Amino acid sequence: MVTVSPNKIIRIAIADDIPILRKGLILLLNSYKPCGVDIEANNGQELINKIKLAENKPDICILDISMPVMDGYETLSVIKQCWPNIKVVILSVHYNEYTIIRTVREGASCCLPKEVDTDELFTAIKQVHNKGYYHTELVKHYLTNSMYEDVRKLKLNKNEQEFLRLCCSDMSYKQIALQMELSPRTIDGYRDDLFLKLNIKSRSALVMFALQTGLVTSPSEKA
Amino acid sequence: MVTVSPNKIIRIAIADDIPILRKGLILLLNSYKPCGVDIEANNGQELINKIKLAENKPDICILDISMPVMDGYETLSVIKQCWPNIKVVILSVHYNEYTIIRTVREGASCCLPKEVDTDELFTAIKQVHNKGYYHTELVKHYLTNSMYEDVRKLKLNKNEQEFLRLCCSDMSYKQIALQMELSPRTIDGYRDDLFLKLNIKSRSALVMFALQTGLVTSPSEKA
DNA sequence: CAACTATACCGTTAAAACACCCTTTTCTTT
DNA sequence: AAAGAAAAGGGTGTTTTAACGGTATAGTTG
Repeated sequence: MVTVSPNKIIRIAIADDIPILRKGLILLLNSYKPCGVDIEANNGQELINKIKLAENKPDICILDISMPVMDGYETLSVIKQCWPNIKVVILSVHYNEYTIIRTVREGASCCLPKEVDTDELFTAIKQVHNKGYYHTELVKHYLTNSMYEDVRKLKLNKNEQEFLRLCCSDMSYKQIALQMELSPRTIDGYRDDLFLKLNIKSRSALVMFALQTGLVTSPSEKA
Repeated sequence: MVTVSPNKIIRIAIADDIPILRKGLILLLNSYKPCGVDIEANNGQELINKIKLAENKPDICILDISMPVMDGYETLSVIKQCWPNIKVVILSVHYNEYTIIRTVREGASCCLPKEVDTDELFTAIKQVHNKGYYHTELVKHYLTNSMYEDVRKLKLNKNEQEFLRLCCSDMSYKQIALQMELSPRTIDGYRDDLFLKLNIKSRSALVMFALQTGLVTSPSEKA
């Protein structure tokens, strides 16, 4: 257990699949006195492995959302389960109601867009370390005023994820059903459920959602 | 006119709307001996203004694609018109056939994904400065083997851009027609044209295209 | 065991999307 | 002035999507 003192160094771990951003971020944070970056990883899985091996666990993890192997949503979930004391800061291009609500409700201490300026990032890290959280105006807004009532339903199961991925293509629902070896009616049900949960009315909006939340990244390969 | 010598410093200008990436990139490049970053900008318009005022023009501009005010596509076009000797390197998360073909045909010396590692970035910059270009395998592949025959048609006009933007929403084509104050038939034509040009068959794929190329970024505000 | 829940599945109807072939107007180019 | 390209509008028919209101089954849990 670590005693928090104003002059103590804040140990930081970073997971991001963009090396130039990661390297840049490390240089930036190390140049900021109270911070020291101990761990860097290219994706969530790698980060978790490195934390497991680390003698001194980091105080704060900075996570990107869309990463290969294990994305930020899942990584956050694992970290909060294994090491509830480690604070998590989400730093991602994905900055929308879904991402904010899902990550903050899952235990993220802070959710920032990559467009954040360096001063605000420093402020955020300091406040997360001292007070346990840093919420921007948009985060505060969604926390008090979100269309997502049932937060548990924000996590998609395997089939829903696969369906969403295949929606991001030229395939008709019939073709998606064929691909997933399910009845077209079942696919219909997945769609209706998602429309209801996400409060949208068209497949186009579903594609928007999938890409903007980072739940789908690559174009679905036509098998 | 500058004489190229192996030991000369390569003057660099950067336009990217993500400050932490920009700052990081500057630290990285400045730490690499032959490079010096003179100009940084938050978007294309700002970059162009700064180049206009600069006594010594940069050798290389590093451009992001999706930026506010003026995006990378347009910025590239202006730079090559005003200062044909300035080399342009596109460095963006958008790394697909459209982006590659459009930027390289427009005169970009290099097109890299943001996932590039730092060594390859250094190599690319050195080679762009010395040989005038640096093409990755994917860029080479698309240069010899692209589905886009008529490259002039890759630029979308104002109406097509607006149509594409409005496609990224819950609106039906009828509603889009209303919003744009055009006949539904005209909108139908826009769609058919784009389908033909881009070799796709559905609005979902259109939305994918719009977001993955950076031609549309923000969700279209429902007016 | 009964109640609940999640998952897969079904049918009908109306609206939207897509394909295909076509005309008119305007503006540019030769 | 004629030819040609570009932009807007059109008609018609098929396929796909979306909205609505359901059932059946397996697994979980009190």
